[in-house]
Formats: sequence, structure tokens, C-alpha cells
Amino acid sequence: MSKIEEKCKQKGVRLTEQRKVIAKVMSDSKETYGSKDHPDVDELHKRVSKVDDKISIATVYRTVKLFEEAGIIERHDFKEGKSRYEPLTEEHHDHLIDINSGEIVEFVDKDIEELKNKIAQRLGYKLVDHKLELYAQKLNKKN
Amino acid sequence: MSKIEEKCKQKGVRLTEQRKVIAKVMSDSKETYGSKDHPDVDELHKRVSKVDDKISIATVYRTVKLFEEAGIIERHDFKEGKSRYEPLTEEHHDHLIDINSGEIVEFVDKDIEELKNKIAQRLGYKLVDHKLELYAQKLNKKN
DNA sequence: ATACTTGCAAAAGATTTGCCGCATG
DNA sequence: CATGCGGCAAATCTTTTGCAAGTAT
Repeated sequence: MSKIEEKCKQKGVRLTEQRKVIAKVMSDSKETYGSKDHPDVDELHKRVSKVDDKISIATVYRTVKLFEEAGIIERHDFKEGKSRYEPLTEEHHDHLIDINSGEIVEFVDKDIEELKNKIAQRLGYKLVDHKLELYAQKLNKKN
Repeated sequence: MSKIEEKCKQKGVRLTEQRKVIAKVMSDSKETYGSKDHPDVDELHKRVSKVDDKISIATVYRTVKLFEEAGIIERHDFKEGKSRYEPLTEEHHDHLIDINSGEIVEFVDKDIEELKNKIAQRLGYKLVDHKLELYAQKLNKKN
């Protein structure tokens, strides 16, 4: 049983054959495609279709939204006009997007995490969520 | 002549009646609606229509993209599925979005700015652009 | 003069939804 | 068995584009 399927059980999310397949594909994402993997709905649909080609893209949309609202996966909008997803991890991380290759690098920085909270507090708010994206180019390349 | 119209001149962006109106509306944004103003295309179209109701929304889309590519205004995707715009300022600032009211608070934090560069460098990249958004709730309210 | 711009309506791309038969708990 | 789910196609929403006519430099 995939990690995400387990989380569904924990959270009382109803499981169907289709959802199990989508859960497995999401769970396998990083293991199969590396830490830079943040598939969009179309890519997810391609992957689940290899397991069961009866699953419609509408179901992928519905399921991905369901998982997101249950706090099981995370949605990102990386300036592309479509959403990309990744399994939610315990430790929060941010993203650096290589503007030449589209490659994504994940990183964790404690100082940034502290600062975010401090700033929200200073402005009279309680931080609920946040997003830091660095758009960058590789060093030591003919740029 | 509006600030943005001046910038168009500087950058050699061709000026038409429609573009002048849109430039003026963008220039007036913060002055008229406060620092929280980040209008989307539909809102911009409403505002320019008050000046000249012949201007089509397609022109607003085209102009807003033109201004963005010329580095005159800035586009944001605040998790809403549509883009919102603001005039580009000399000093970079980030945004805090009140998840209850949708209100936007702009802030500047030198420490964050430094950290962003340091992190990109550490990962072997040169920072080109970045985005930090804090989604938060007001303190001292019955939350 | 000529290359760029606009308005309109149609197209495109991502995402959502109504309906109805079907599966899950 | 009852409620919720999935497939399909149509609908929706934002944004882009082809075309013919108009405009800026």
C-alpha cells in the first residue's frame, strides 16, 4: 500500500480503485523521477493511464484537488499557467526554478523559515502558509 | 503624462491612445486604491472603460503583457487562477496576503533579500527573480 | 508609406461540472 | 442498500490569436 494511500486511510478519505492508482503514482513520483519531480495533471494522467487507461483526466483533477484539500499533497503554480503537484512532506521546503532548463531544486533553510514568521508577526498576522520561489540561472555556464 | 507612459518613452515602447489610457490607469492604481491595489485584467478593463469604452479586453491583455515584458509592470499569481498587476518599483518588496479578506500587505525586509541571494549562490545559481508570499490571518481576532 | 496595433469573435488551454450508471463502505 | 464516485461531454474561465481595418512614426 502506498504512503499516500495510508494517509488517505488516516484522514478518512474514501478509497476507490482510481484513487489508489493516483495515490501510488504520486507516492512513486520522487522515487521514480527524482526530487525535481512535480508533475502536472496531464503528466499524472499519462502515468496513471499506464496502469489503468480507463481513468479519465476529470478524475485526476478531482482526486488531486481532494488530496490537496485533505493536506496530503501540495499544489504549486510555477508561473506556467498550470498547477504542479508533489506529496506533502513533514519538513517544509522551498523551490529554486532553473529558468533555462525548468529544473526544480528543493531546499530547506532554517533562517528563512524563522524570518517568515517574524515578518508576519511584525505586520500583525499569524502565518498560515507561505511560498518562496527563486528563479535562477546556473553559475559557471556561459551566461 | 503618467509615470508609466514616461517609462514607455524611455524604453521605446510605441504609444497609442489605448496604451496611454492603460498606462495612466496602472500609474494611478496605488494612489487611487491604496498600496493593496493589484488589479487583474478584468478590473483594469473596467477602469479603462470608464475613460474610453471602446478599448477591448484583448487590448488590455496585450498591453499588460507588453508592459510586463518591457519591465514596466509586474505580474503576480496569487493562487487565484488569474494574474494581478502592479507598477514595478525600484525597491523590491514582497507580499503578505490576508487569507480571510484577500487584502494584500506589501513589505520590505533586507535580511530576506540577502538570504535569497545567499541560498541561490549556495546551490550554484545566480538569482534572477524571486517571489515570497506569506498567506496569513490577522492577529487579535477571534481566531 | 509601412509596419505595428486594435476590435471582434473564434480558438485555445486548464479546470470544473451536470448527468447518470456504477462501486464502495 | 444508500451515498458517494467516475466517465463523458459540455460548460466555464482566463488568456491568446487570426483577420481585416485603422493608426503611429
